[in-house]
Amino acid sequence: MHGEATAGPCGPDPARGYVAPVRAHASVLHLDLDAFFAAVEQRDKPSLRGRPVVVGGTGGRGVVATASYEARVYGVRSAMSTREARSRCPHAAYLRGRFEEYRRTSAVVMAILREVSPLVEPLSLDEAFVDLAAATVPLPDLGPATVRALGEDLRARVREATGGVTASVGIASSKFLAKVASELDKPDGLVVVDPGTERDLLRPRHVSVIPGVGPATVERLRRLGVHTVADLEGLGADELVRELGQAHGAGLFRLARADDDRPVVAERDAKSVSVEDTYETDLVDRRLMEGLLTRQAGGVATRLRDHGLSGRTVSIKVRLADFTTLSRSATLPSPTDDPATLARVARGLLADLDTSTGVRLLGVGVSGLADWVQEDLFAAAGADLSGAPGADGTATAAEPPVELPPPRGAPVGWPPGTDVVHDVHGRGWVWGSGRSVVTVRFETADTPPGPVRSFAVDDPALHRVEAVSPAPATVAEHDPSRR
DNA sequence: TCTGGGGTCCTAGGACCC
DNA sequence: TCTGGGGTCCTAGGACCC
Repeated sequence: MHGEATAGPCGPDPARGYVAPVRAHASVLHLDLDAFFAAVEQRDKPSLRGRPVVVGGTGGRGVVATASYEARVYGVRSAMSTREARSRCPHAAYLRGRFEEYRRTSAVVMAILREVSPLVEPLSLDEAFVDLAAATVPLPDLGPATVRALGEDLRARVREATGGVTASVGIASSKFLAKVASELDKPDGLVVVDPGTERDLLRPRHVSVIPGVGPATVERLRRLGVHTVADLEGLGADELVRELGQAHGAGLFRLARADDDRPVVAERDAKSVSVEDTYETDLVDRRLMEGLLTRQAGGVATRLRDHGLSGRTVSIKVRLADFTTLSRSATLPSPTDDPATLARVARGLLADLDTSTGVRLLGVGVSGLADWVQEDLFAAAGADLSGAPGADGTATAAEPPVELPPPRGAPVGWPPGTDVVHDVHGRGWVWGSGRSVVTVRFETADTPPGPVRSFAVDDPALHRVEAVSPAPATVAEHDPSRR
């Protein structure tokens, strides 16, 4: 078993992954956009600039996806519950997020990176590795001064092209060190790790700098008296494997020594597609759950089809009221992208589970993906999935007439033609569109619909009101800082 | 009303095959 | 005469990442 990432079954292949020995030069660049979602919001809505902004779930069970640096001052962090964030920073703007816009801005950044090198490995919308050893225009050398200049140039181009979103960059002789380096001078910083100094950089730091070392591993290592990377170096490979398992243990042994030759790999294929939702109140009605799974299956099918994919293994995820999480899956004889088939299997899998204590989350996923779609005989036949576990016959061809709640984020229930807004504490709508006054009605999670209020456009209270529909242009119109 | 949503990778056990 | 292995596929759960 080779536990390290590989270039794929075909071995070294410049198009998919450049396999280098442990590098003598700092030729791996890691770029991380600073507080990305919040930064995009501040870019597009000048009234938010310099103010705390929190992007994430705004409902009672929401969590923070990104907090602007102004919000971090108050202790707001990613993954914190929004409830907690509100108590720490009540005056922040709480926004649900505009992922279409984040994707668009991310694509601009990734395109810039690909001008530098074809070997760009995005990790998420806001992060990527770039292999400078495979640069399109070969660098005169890969010395620290040269790569630093390239990194600074890249940061400037990203800021320019995104309308002011800043990036932090780390450059080092491996992915691991490049990523560590990009964290060192955040935000808006650049750190080059001189080859030969990697281990000195790591030794004094907490083990949690190592990717893959989360709360559970930190706790296990703590019991072994290991806190820093230097401590970790004291453990033998066999001891680590015994404590943490083969892959994780062997991987940590190497990373503790800055031994990381994982290649930068462009274009990794997706392995699964899923949709899941947490509900504001726990579900107890099985028919409602089936209806929600059916709708989620439709969402999965749409995304499969959008990408020309199909999959064989259908999974559901059920989180009970006490947060225990169950999963069930069934593998079909052939891949499908058919929403009715996915829904039928998903509902059948739910039938096996006891949900009497209430369900806070439901999800549907598909894995075992193929980039082709087989003519779906099962879907054509309508019902028979003989042999497929989890497919049960109780779901009739006619969908149960269950009334579903509106999809997450849908501006349902607002008078037609109004501009729906989100405010920090809930929802409201704006119907005045004049430049000097807007009229806002608030409906919050905690209170019934509030009174109608009119605001002068430059009223500071308006920074709480963020249009999510219909279009960003409308936002500018309501933006109090633009008159 | 503590604890999202999208993923990835790993482990362990059982079935099944040679 | 029990007591093999190796390999693959599948399932459920868990850790982790952004």
